[in-house]
Amino acid sequence: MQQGKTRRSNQERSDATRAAIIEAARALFVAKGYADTATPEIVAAVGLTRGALYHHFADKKALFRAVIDREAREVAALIEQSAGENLGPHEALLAGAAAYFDAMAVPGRVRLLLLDGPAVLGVTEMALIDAAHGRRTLEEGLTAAMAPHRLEEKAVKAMAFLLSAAFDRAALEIDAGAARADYAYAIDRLIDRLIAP
Amino acid sequence: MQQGKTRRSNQERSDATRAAIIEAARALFVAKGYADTATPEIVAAVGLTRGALYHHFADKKALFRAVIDREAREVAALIEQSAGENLGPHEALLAGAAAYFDAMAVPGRVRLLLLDGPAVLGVTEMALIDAAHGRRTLEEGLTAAMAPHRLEEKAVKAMAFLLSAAFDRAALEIDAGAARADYAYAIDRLIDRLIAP
DNA sequence: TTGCATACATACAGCCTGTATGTTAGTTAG
DNA sequence: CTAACTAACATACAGGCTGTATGTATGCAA
Repeated sequence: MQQGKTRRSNQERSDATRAAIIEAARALFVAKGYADTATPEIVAAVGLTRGALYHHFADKKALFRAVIDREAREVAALIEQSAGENLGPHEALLAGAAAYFDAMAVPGRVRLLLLDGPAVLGVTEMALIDAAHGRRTLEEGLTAAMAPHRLEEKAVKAMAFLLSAAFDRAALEIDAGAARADYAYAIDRLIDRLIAP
Repeated sequence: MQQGKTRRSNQERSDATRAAIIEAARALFVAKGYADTATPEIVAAVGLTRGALYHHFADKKALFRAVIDREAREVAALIEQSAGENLGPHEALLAGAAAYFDAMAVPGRVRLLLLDGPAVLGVTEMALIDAAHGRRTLEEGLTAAMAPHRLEEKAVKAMAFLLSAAFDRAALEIDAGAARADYAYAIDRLIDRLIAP
């Protein structure tokens, strides 16, 4: 087994370059947006050629999807982690909201998940992506908190959608420079009012 | 003054082709999205060449902006029109919500104003566009309806943002096939709870 | 009617995406 | 241990698109 330079298995190589491409792509997508980021730029940042990119990803959109998917997964992980302590339904919702804002404070996330994502992949696919990951948490939380209201399931579901839209808008505004405290307060008040008896 | 064919002033010609280009562009942007719509397609639909397009618009994005601007103006007009009757603050909000859903039911509007618009022009510019037109109505309505709550102005403003986000999400879901009744109910309930004493 | 500006058309340069085809290194069968 | 195969890339190429530069004809103004 010769060594010296870099003796790696194919699997390791593959994983490493895939990750490197995704990483570089994320940075550029964040800085310039999906449309204005060219594949030559991406691979140049990694020190590869476009051949490598198109070997690992079907096309530019597939690469974007990989970036989005990783991002959504991380957000979901942070939120679920916050729900770790067993709190009452109300406190759980508030904690989830705070965790969401924390997660979305990571630079670039707002643009990726709330702007370019829906436009490039479509709402349907984006809904699938974060339905699989994040939104179930909110829906379950709201269902628990609103149980006393005895609403139809689909009504609660709709309310959860609307609430998550409010979360997203708040994240967007905070990202655009608004004070987090203002929106955190508004969100908390919104939740309070929604689940109050 | 010879006639027969088409004797038009330069101004008329200009306005007509501008409108025709915007119209054709709108149809294609709706059908295929901004990125997947090529300028050759657009002008072909009108029976012109790209020279005409680039004579009237600085670039493709400027044409898109013109489309968006017209669309936003129409939505705002419909909403303000609905606020015509002098109702109480609560009823005015509900009427405004219904008018918004009506306005956004026009095919393509959701995609233009809520998906491609923010992604292509950026949130900042989109915010300017419909702050100039539509959102002031909602903000004033909510301010009036929540006056008894004696909130700070910035808190009300934040709530208005969140509420408009809920409107947008509802329009998105309805556009994607959800039942309007479900979301109309959820929105009404949301408004009720927000402004209830 | 002479001259300039406006409304377009045509032509061109550069870039980008996706695919097809090479080349090298790793993996596996005998 | 080596021959055959496959995976990981690099190189080369074909279309298509954007934006600009330039040409032409028509309206307009002096």
